[in-house]
Amino acid sequence: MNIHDLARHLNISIGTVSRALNGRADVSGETRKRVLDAAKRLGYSPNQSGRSLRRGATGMVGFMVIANRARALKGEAFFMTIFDGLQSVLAKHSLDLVIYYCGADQNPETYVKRIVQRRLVDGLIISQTTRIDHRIDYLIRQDLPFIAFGRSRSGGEHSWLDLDFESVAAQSIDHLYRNGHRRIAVATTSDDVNFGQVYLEACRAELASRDIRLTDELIIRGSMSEAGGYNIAERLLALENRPTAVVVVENSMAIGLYSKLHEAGVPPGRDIAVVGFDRSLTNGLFLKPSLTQFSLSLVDLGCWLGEHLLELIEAKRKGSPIPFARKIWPLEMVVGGSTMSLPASGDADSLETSPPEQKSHFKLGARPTEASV
Amino acid sequence: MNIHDLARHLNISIGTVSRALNGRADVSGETRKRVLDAAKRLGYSPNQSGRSLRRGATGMVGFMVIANRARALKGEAFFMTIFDGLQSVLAKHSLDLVIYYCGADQNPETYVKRIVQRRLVDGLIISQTTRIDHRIDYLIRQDLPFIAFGRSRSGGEHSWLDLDFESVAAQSIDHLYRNGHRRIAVATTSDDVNFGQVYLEACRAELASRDIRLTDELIIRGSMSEAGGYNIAERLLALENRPTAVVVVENSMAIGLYSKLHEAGVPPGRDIAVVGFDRSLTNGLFLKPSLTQFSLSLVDLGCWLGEHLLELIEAKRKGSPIPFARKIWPLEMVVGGSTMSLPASGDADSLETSPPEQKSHFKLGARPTEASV
DNA sequence: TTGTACGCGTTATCAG
DNA sequence: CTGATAACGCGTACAA
Repeated sequence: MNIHDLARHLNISIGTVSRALNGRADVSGETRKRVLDAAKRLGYSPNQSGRSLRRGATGMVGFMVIANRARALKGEAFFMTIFDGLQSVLAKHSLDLVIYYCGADQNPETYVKRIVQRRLVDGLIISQTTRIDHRIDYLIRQDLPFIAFGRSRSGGEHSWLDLDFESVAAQSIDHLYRNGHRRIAVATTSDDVNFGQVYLEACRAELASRDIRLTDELIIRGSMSEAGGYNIAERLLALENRPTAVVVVENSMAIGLYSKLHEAGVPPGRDIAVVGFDRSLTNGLFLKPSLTQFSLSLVDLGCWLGEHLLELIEAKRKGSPIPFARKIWPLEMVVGGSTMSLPASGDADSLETSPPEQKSHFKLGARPTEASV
Repeated sequence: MNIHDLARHLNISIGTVSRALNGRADVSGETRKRVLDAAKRLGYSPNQSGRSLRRGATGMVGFMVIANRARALKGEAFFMTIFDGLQSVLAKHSLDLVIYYCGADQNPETYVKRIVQRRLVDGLIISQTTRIDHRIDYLIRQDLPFIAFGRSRSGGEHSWLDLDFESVAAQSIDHLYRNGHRRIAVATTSDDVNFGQVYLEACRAELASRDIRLTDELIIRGSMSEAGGYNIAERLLALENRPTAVVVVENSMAIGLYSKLHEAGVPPGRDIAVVGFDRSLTNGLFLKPSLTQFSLSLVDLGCWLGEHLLELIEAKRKGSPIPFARKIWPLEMVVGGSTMSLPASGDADSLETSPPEQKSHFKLGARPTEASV
């Protein structure tokens, strides 16, 4: 079933069929109706290859995901929620979202080159950026509209979006500092993905601004998983001068951390304060004690990606200057029981603030309900 | 940069370029080398639309994922691991994997029709099947090779793969029964996705074979999330005659369940036994107490999908009869602390087995290590 | 071994 | 308003 069959069936020319189907003005109302009816009845839709070839555009937007990199963002609850926002924006402009999955045995740079050179998409979003990401260097030299989800040191002028790790670090450290914590460990990822490093440096800076030096022994790396968190806790507990608090870059790691701390008789929230991160994969509100964590709107984030990518595509189409954008996405702290305790030792020498229970400037985790998630 | 440009650059015809690039025999070694070198140097790869149009095949395999349906399988750790296996098999045959994301505001049936009619892929895998799934009815009438990941009542002869819910139910109920549990609740999903129902019925049958009737009050439904599990626990605790054990169809629900049980002073593993499900999203090994759960090889599952889809595609190409397949995927129980306790009441009247500590026919969860995950 | 020419299915141009 | 026809980029049958 192609356009010729449909035209023959209706005893009109393929040109008219095409015009009717594509909503062009110069076709009579009656003819249009006949064509549309017949198309629906016979289950015809245009062959995408033919259409793309002729139009020079595929009507598709790609989102590239890499296997095994940053399992951090390992929830579909993460990416899928973003896809939802993204897709809803693209759909309004008749663009389809397709996800390109770069397998563990494939080279991300080679992969992205093929996507570009084969002209598979009209726009592309790449995720899980590394500090030096050759995909970005390559894409900048092409004329394909793209957005990097994640900062990178690579490339020059290009559009990117990233989570506000600096704000997360600031809110976390501030919260812990006000509660009297002075010896704070940072649990981050051993992956080469950029955000682990960004987060670590943000924490270091926040601590430094309070005259606390983040020593190497307090930087503990592990894989983005429960097992990684468990392993981190083991090394944390082995330290001679044990920290009174730890910030963790991903919530599933917090589960493993909790596990080991409970086993060791050093319960989180009592003997050691714990701050988590994004709740989209594991909602730390349901851990015991509930995990202080951050929330963000991933749907809105997806919408932003869609809207900006549309701008880029539109600008390219019209030949106008490219409206590059850089966006830092906000996250809001939700305080849980894991940071309610004060440090046990005399560390809290300069405790100048009120006890945490009275801190109303933080959003407290509400009682869990079905509707709240 | 298209094939004409490349041919002109080399002072040869496009036909020769095409043959060289596609590894045909009838081209001299020297010419082939020149073409391949130039293609690499100039960054040329064939336009996919032109190639697809000419070949009548896209070289792509689609995997359709639906938003908000069965958040059960909500881990990338779930789908992504499958993609890994699938992609590795497809790559050997020069097929690309693309994921089609059907948004929450899109109709899955309409979505799949477009994929088919526009000839976007040479083969398709659909996931998250419902009991009555019109996608299957539709696909059976088309000539596109496809596999349904998930059983369904829809359609006639077609290939599908599903997890062995019957075996999970059998292992779970058997384990609990041997430990003396007689009053067992089933926590399943309120989604319309098929497996919640399949799992429930499998549990019902297993209980029935032991002369236990699964009453309605012991069937508790909730959303596939921590909040859903929390909610289920609330209703569980409100029952007059409280069950001594509960089986849960998804692990993140177990987190919420644990949370409420701890709050209520009815700790899991002591006052109530809990059995989880697949560990790919949340590894219950790191909960306290560790969750009795099931493991399976999702990479192998993905490989099976790839291999069978290749068979289907190949059969279609050769015009040979379609080698439909039905596959039930095995899961293996890993016993954790959540089912170590015996029921407190006199319920265990007919306890005829040895205490659980001595049951060596079950695989016990090993000490958590980084390597073990 | 290589070059030429056709057609895959579609949309756009242009003449009627 | 409609029909005929060219062109998009490629692969391949056939001729050289």
